[in-house]
Amino acid sequence: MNTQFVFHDSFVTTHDSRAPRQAMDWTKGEAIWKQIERALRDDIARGLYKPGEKLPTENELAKRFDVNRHTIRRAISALSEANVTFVEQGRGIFVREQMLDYPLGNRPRFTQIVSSRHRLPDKVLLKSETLKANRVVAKNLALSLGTPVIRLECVSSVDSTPLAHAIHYLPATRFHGLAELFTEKHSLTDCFHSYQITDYTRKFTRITAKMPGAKVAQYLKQPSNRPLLVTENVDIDAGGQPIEYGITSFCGHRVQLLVNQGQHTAKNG
Amino acid sequence: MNTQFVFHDSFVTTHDSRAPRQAMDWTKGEAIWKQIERALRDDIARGLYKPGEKLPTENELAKRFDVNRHTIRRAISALSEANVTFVEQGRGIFVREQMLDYPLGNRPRFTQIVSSRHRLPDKVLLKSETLKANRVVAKNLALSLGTPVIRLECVSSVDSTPLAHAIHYLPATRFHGLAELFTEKHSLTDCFHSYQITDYTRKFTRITAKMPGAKVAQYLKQPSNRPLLVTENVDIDAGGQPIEYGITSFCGHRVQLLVNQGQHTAKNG
DNA sequence: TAGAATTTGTTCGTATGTATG
DNA sequence: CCATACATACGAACAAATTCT
Repeated sequence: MNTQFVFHDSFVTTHDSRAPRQAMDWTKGEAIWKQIERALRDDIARGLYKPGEKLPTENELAKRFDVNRHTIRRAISALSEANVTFVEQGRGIFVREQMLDYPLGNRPRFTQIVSSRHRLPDKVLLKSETLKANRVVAKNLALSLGTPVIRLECVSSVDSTPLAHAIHYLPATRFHGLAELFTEKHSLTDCFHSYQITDYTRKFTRITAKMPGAKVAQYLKQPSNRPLLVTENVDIDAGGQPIEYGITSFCGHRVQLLVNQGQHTAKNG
Repeated sequence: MNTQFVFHDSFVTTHDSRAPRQAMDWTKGEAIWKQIERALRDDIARGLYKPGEKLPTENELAKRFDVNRHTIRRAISALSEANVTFVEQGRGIFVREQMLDYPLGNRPRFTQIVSSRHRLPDKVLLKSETLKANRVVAKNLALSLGTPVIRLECVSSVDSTPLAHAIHYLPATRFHGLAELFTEKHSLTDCFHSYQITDYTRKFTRITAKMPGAKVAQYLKQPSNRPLLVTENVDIDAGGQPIEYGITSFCGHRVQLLVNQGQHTAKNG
């Protein structure tokens, strides 16, 4: 292949002109890749490249700084190490988005948590059905095998971009007509109020990492090579009765689950 | 680089003779794929295929059960759904390894937690160095910028297979000679005893999912397309002074972090 | 759905500067 | 002054993943 180096400083069209080619005068004594790392870090901090956005390609950066591609790669490697960027083969280099802190306290409430961070929550129902509890569901909800349970499949969003895919199991007899109610309320906590449950707490949370299946990746509108943070939980009412067993798959890149052992008070207003 | 399991039972070369071709007599009324699912589940439960091992290829299984490959795929799909197996395109079908439950209480102690589960912990030091605290490290350890800190890079193993890669930062002045001590003790908790720290607690834990870099994947001896469960934590001594800031990357397939809100007592002996 | 183009990942080889002994 | 080791930097070619047509 014949890569032609043609520079048209004046009537360039397809070129990212935000940071034009510039002959940097390298400071002696410090490695060039380190100076590039700092330059890019500053660009990102100044907002020249915004969270979630793609950086120029390695080749473009190599041209801009007038160095070899390896030198750029060394700088990007350092930035990715420091969690400022992340790289996806065949796609590009991306600025890491600010993560949503999601505290896993005694009373995790999606809608409330997100709102308290001045961001816009939403939770839509994809599918609802009533079926018989299998071994796992029955055990977690303390029901006998085969008891009818409601299964809700939802996608939770923050600021109109999907954040998590959730499956909720609830005892069907206790929560008759829940699905209809949920399509109205968009929040489990709100639904519970209609069933005289004013408070409920988390019994346990189990956390793992997994790769998404094709469907979930689509729901979350993310490439299928980005990991999920999967939590499994049981919530109980004031009397200790299990009311919900849930499996939630968060976009690994967009949340940070917080387990605050030190501070016993929740600071969500 | 490619660890292969080679069986020399007799003079079989390419064939897995553990479960030879057998004409199953299918029970009527139950889908064949369900019967195959149960058969495979039993094989796994009996230990014919061990955790982490590769199952025969879909074609081989199709021969063994004398059905079409699609039927096998339906069965495997169910098994993977139930978290008994998992599939990696181009590599094969694997038996999911038993997950280690790792409770994130107020006093998480790797060595202790693993031992209490009757499994063999180990933690080896890859590298140690003393350097000046950057912004993040300084903030987490409540030091001023540039204060010397010790950086330990370790790999934690359970039953001789790597489970996690950890980076620990500690104030250098307080823990003089820590690296040498650690190579001896293989446990931070044990080291702390030598510095008159008899108890310390977790201030917070932050949890995310990430893909591993090439190096970490190698340390953990896992393909680089399996996700990591990354925790960031600060531990404090009895007086509330930060003594350690750590970043731990667990193999996502091998651990399950437990956040037990319900039970306030730790049950580690 | 097949192939071309784009973009990152890997591995050669070469050369230079710096610190060590 | 020389030998060695190490980090840095450049160049070329190819592999692998993704996107576009």
